[in-house]
Amino acid sequence: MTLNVRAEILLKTLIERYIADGQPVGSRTLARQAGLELSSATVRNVMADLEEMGMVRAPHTSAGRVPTELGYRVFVDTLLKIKPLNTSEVQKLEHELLSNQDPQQLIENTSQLLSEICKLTGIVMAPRREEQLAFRHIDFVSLSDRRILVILVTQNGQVHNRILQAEREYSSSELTQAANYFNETYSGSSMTDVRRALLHEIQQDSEDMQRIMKLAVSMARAAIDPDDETKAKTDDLVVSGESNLIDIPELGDMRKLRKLFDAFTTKRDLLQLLDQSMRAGGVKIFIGSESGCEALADCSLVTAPYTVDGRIVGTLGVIGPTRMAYEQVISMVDITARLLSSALSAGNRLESSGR
Amino acid sequence: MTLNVRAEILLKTLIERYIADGQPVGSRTLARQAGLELSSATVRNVMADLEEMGMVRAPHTSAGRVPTELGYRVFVDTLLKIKPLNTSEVQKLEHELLSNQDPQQLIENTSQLLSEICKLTGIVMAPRREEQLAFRHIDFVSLSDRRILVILVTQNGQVHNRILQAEREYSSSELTQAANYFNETYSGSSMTDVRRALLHEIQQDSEDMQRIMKLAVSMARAAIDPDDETKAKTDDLVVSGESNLIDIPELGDMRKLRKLFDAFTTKRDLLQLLDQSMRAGGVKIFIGSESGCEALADCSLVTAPYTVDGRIVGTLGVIGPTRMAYEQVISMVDITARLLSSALSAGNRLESSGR
DNA sequence: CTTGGCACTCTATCTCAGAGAGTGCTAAAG
DNA sequence: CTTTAGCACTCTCTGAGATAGAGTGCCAAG
Repeated sequence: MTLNVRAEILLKTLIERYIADGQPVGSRTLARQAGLELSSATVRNVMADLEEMGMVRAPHTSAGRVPTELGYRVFVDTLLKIKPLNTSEVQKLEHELLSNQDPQQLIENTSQLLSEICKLTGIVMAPRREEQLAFRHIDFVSLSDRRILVILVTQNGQVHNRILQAEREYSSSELTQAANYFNETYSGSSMTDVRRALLHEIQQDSEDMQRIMKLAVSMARAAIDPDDETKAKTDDLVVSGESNLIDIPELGDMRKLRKLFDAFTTKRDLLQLLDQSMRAGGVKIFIGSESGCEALADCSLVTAPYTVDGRIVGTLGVIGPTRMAYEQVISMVDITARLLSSALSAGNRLESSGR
Repeated sequence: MTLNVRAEILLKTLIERYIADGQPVGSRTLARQAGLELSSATVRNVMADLEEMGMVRAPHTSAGRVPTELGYRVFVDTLLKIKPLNTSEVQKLEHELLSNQDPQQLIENTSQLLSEICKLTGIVMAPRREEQLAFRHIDFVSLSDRRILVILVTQNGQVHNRILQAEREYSSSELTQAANYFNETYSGSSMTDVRRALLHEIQQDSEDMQRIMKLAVSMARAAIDPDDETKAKTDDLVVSGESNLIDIPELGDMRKLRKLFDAFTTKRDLLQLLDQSMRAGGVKIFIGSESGCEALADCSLVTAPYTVDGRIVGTLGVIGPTRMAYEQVISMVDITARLLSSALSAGNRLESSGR
């Protein structure tokens, strides 16, 4: 299944042409376009070979050829040359992402920028593995009755809040005192350490304090543990620019479109995919059924992990039709992941890393 | 333009039939369906009258009649009898909405429930006019450099947070001290009072404190003033179940669908509409072009304001095709608004109010 | 191995005719 | 004056050819 040079050039030309205008490409067009001095008949012979190898197929006898998933695969793996992004767009990106903003806002902006520039759907998975993130600040606010609002801030400035039902009412001074104690004692420690220390303290402290400790522990778990709360699960993924997919002719089928949008709402499958692509460093591409997700049948997903202080903490990417402009999208995703990494890391230094 | 009883019955029957199956209704069908002992010829005469009055129209010469916007208007204003909701659905609603949750979460759940039960798109505008809401708690957390995270909790438990750039670095004890002072002094006062008091204090306090005060003031404005921040504007509206609109045949046109989804993303027009319907108490219905919003051309919007402790603070509603099951949707929106009101009000008592 | 030529296939589009649905009008009946 | 039956008319929808166009596969010659 190795291709000779000519077949490669023709496949590449065919895919580029098909990506550009969405029409099956005939031998005549291809012969002219490819820049090789070949007749259409010769091209037809090559196409027959490519078809046998499963790289292209003909929608019907008298149509031209379109790439198959395998064809795209070969294209992105070996034929495609990354197109550097338009400089002004890079600058826009830098400007938008490297300005001061809180992490949640930053994640949302990133997703939106991805979608706007690619004219597709952008997705960003919020940082995971915050277990290892340091605790910075906690606060308890008494609401009505026994409801206590717990606000927890992690090292990167992300704010989590949740309401807990207490067993008795607490005065605000009690709560303030507890919060101050926490902040003085544990600020800067890692979440896991805080949790461990709390569990230890519970066993020897006064009864009143115990209760608050317990609250804090359960709060810490709720805010941090991704498996503990559905809220955390779905809030972890930001999807933007869904409507960009409506125009796309391949998805013109309402059923497909519906499935896709439902997947955006559910988020479960997407999160799983992104989680999966988090392990591999660098840009990763799922073409059509490769994603294993039915809703993404005619779509491709281009992802890249991003880091905080060198450690991979999340993934971002772009979803579009299988027939998408991979060259631009890949570099877009790549650069965005890097910019987001430096925006999230202390000091805003731009990291360099291979794709 | 007054209708006699027979015309009313026929119009009502026609619209109900059309809502049910989306096909133009012919005189034969209508004569049988209406329960009046009339021939199709008589019905045809009435239809000609209704057409002249602009209540119905025929897509073409030999099709039946479909309602016009005016027809729908008359229908919802005078002909429709509200259908009480399925009891089990009401219970589900009550159960979901009256359980303890923080306001933001509650708003999102409400929107989702609206969309799920109506199988349309649910929208909820987050509480406005929080100027009048009492201040409950503030907190300052120092992030890197001079960035200070300000967390502000309003009386209803809503958490706002924002990052501010300070002129110098503050130690955490300074910040804690400032926060404690704030919370002790102002907790329970109205936002406007807090702001006023702060402005006053600034003029006599020490210089260090001044700076923090200023921060707090600007924070308070940023978190509260709806015109001050774009974030506040767009975060104010929660839209759910957009994908329910994909299946709807009237919106099968990709252009229309695209416009609609873009409107959901932009939110501006929707917010304006909801704001407008906030003034009128009770359920309000915008049919087709009545909304004045191009994207909603073939849609209707059913809204109802909700209250906190008796004061109207926001609006919620449902967006669907003009041909929607108004009876169910109206009562759904009505009951949801009431349930949300009591869920947001202290003590969770169910209020009664006319529609 | 490449190329020109040719028969063949499949789609897309147009037209045409017939069936079906529903109307408007008229004239007669209540 | 209202209602009804009857009838001609209009419009859409569907399926059947017919035709043009695009592109292929294969063969035989270069």
